[in-house]
Amino acid sequence: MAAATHKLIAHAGLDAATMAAVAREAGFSVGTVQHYFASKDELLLFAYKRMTDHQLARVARMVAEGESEQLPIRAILMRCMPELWPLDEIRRGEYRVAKAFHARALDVPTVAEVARETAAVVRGQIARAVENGKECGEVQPETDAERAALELSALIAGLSDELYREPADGRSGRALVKATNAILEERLGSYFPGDCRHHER
Amino acid sequence: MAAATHKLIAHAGLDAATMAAVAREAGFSVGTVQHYFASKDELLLFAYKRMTDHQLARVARMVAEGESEQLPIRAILMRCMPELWPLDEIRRGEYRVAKAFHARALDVPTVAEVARETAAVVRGQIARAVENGKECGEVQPETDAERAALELSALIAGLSDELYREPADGRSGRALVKATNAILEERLGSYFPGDCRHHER
DNA sequence: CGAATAACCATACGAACATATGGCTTCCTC
DNA sequence: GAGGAAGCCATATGTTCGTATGGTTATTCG
Repeated sequence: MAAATHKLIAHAGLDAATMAAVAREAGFSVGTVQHYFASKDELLLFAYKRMTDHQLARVARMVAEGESEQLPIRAILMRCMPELWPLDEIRRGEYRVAKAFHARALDVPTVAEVARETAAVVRGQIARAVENGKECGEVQPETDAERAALELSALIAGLSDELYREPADGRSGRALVKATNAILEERLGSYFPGDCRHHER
Repeated sequence: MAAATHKLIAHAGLDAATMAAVAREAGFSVGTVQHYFASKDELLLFAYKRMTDHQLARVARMVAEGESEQLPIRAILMRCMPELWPLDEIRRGEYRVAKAFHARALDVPTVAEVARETAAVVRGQIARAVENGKECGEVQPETDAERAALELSALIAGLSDELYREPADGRSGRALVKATNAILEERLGSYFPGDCRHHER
């Protein structure tokens, strides 16, 4: 049911995710959906939280992969951060769902809490990466990790909007992807100017 | 009527802006609102465009003021860019309206067009500022103005979200405002490292 | 003047939706 | 094997909303 809800919102917006539509999409009756979710709010919140959990899990998996490959932290971040960008149809769908709920979060505190926490996790992970970078010499010791994380997470979110407007399969879309990658590379370079001590030879 | 629509959306979200509520808030009957707007979509689009026009006009006025004061371009940008941040109740209301319409833009092309154009104007103005900065020596000639504008506009938008979550009157809110200003200052400093030639003595 | 145009209103209509109700099956458990 | 919980469904109910309709008053202009 949560998957059906996600699909409907991604395809036609929050208003399209009526109880009847969700039931039909999931192959159940309206009554059955009601059996599992006491209210529509509950259903929507569950579907939203499910999506953010999936996203964070994907990022965590990519971090783990990068660590097992002994990549420098900067390279790991360079891989992970575009994971939240709307570069293919799946992630464009997630972008649409996320934006729909961000609007809903303005009026529904429970949704705002999920959005707030998701953002906090992302920012926290970046901040931790910067701190780790100090220990291994990639980051200068006087860098403010919280501030760096704030700028980097804001940058990702802001660039997402631009990327969504210009689908990545067009000519100008590909140029935009190159530009956003270059920006991210440059900014990571300014926060991670050094080489990892553990990779020295 | 547009003002009433704005007030309702800012205060309680898009769903609260029903024809009846708008009419009541504006002091008219439903029929009169219908007399001026052929459909609800038209009313909403008009109210949205009105808001973005106001915002862009405010920024343009601040740019003109800065120019008449002969400020360096970097200082003008440092003044203008936080104009779009939700730092007081008026701009928090505009933020809420903008976010509501951003979600709507995902499904309504006419709204998407307004959002797209507004973003393009902001990015274009920043790009022009960077180009001007090259001419007067504030910006290094090899800087890519479009890319700089892309990063700066994304940064503003992304930081808006963080600022909204933490109202500026709290203790942590004030700390966040300081942090965002510092980030903006630093980033403008990296794109505008030089002094304006016209201010040399 | 007089007619057309614009401003304005009250109310009716019909569609869409969330939720409530009551009932039917299936499967476990004591 | 009786009882009850869980899974599932069709339909009723009441609300909300956008829009349509028909009308009244004021203003403009030939």
